[in-house]
Amino acid sequence: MSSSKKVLIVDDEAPIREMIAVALEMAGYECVEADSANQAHSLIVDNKPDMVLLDWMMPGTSGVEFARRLRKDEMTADIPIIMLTAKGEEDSKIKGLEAGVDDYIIKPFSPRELVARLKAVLRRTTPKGIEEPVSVDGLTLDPISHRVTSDSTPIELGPTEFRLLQFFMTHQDRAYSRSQLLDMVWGGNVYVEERTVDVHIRRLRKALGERHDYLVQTVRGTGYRFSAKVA
Amino acid sequence: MSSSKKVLIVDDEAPIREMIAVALEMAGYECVEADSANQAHSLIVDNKPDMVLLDWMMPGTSGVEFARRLRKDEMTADIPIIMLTAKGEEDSKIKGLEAGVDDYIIKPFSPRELVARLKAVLRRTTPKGIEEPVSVDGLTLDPISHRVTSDSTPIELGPTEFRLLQFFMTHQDRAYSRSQLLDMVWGGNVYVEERTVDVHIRRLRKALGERHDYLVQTVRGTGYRFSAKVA
DNA sequence: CGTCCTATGTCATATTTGTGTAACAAAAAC
DNA sequence: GTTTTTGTTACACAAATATGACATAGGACG
Repeated sequence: MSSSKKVLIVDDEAPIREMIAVALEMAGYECVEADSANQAHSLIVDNKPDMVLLDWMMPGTSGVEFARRLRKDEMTADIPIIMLTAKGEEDSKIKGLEAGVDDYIIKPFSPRELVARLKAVLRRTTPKGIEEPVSVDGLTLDPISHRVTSDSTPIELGPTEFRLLQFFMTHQDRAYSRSQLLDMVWGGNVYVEERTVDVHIRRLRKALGERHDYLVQTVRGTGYRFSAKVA
Repeated sequence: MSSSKKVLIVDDEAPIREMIAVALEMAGYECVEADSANQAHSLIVDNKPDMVLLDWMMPGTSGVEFARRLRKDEMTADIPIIMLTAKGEEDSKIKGLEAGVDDYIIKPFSPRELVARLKAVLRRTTPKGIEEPVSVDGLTLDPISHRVTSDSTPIELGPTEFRLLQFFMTHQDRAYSRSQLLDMVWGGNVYVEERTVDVHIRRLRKALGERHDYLVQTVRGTGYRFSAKVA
């Protein structure tokens, strides 16, 4: 169900994008398309794709440049990137890898090859950060089973609270403003009152119970922070 | 939050500009208005806005054309642009994004949506300064986690004291008058008594404790100074 | 299709915490 | 010893956050 991965295709030529999109959709992926780096950036912020397919040659901001930019920003740094390069631009391989892309494919390629590589990259990048259980004090969040336990006792969390906690546990000791949290947990361009964050923080704390609610800390005038250190 | 962002509104219809201006000012933005591309251009040069809201349909130079022009000029190339388009001009979306605008909003829109999108765009275009922790003697201030520790022991600080300390630690060995401190820490346009600074200095010293309060030094007849050297 | 849920966002209201000021004490300067 | 300047404290009010209640949207399920 929700396991279908979202792929962003960035290429300035519409027909190529279409071809790729069709191939991927047949393989069970969800596709979003962009024809420029700028548009791609907005779409990444809004849609949070699991993977970016990036054309090496593009008018305006080039693929490599864009890849580098994505890597720099914490928010987009761990989205896997596969670079599409035309034959003969072999050394783009070098630059691409320098920019931190995860794989590159030389055009022309078969849909089959594309899907195979995409799977491979997802397989080796996905387990890295997102699928490992995180644990603090006696609180454990397991992304695989989608479960949270406090000293081995299961905790009931709503979807939003789960994502919030997951984000917090993977970004500890750092103060986030309400709008940053909205970006990271809710996704970009949702228009939701900032105060709504408070309410979900409240729900999360309540669910964590006395044993663990100290982990979610208020930073007056700024926002919230998740930390095992007490003040 | 120190400096409110400046937004230039470009639309040929005054009432619409007004409406937008009101909405944005309520949300804490500063507004400048222009009714044509030409006027807009001078205003951009003079006022250096942080963001341009651009109507797609305008007599004379159209919005897209203007956007393109702005992008070409190195001086104005990285000012974010949000395009306002009327409903039905859906494909202007394409052209707009090609011209390098950062987002587009379809009229009619709610003030709320406008503000939300504006925020989102500013958030993702404003480069976040890399904030390094500062440390003196055994006192450490970490802007990321928004935390202060004295020999690894957390210290409780109110928002103002935090900003004050942050300012001091990044501007050491220099005496500041009370009014300078008000400017730098409180922000330029607030009216508060100068003596208020004394009180916050007091609070800061108290929070720092015996171990570190020597760092905040009184400079008689002048103001205060933060320094590891003793007088 | 309705009905019963759950999850979510928003509001109104409490509660907590921060801030600026004034008044007085203490220290320097003169 | 008087005059400035700074330190300290208490306090009222302002601002930010916490909390509980409510409305609604969408899903599951009959």
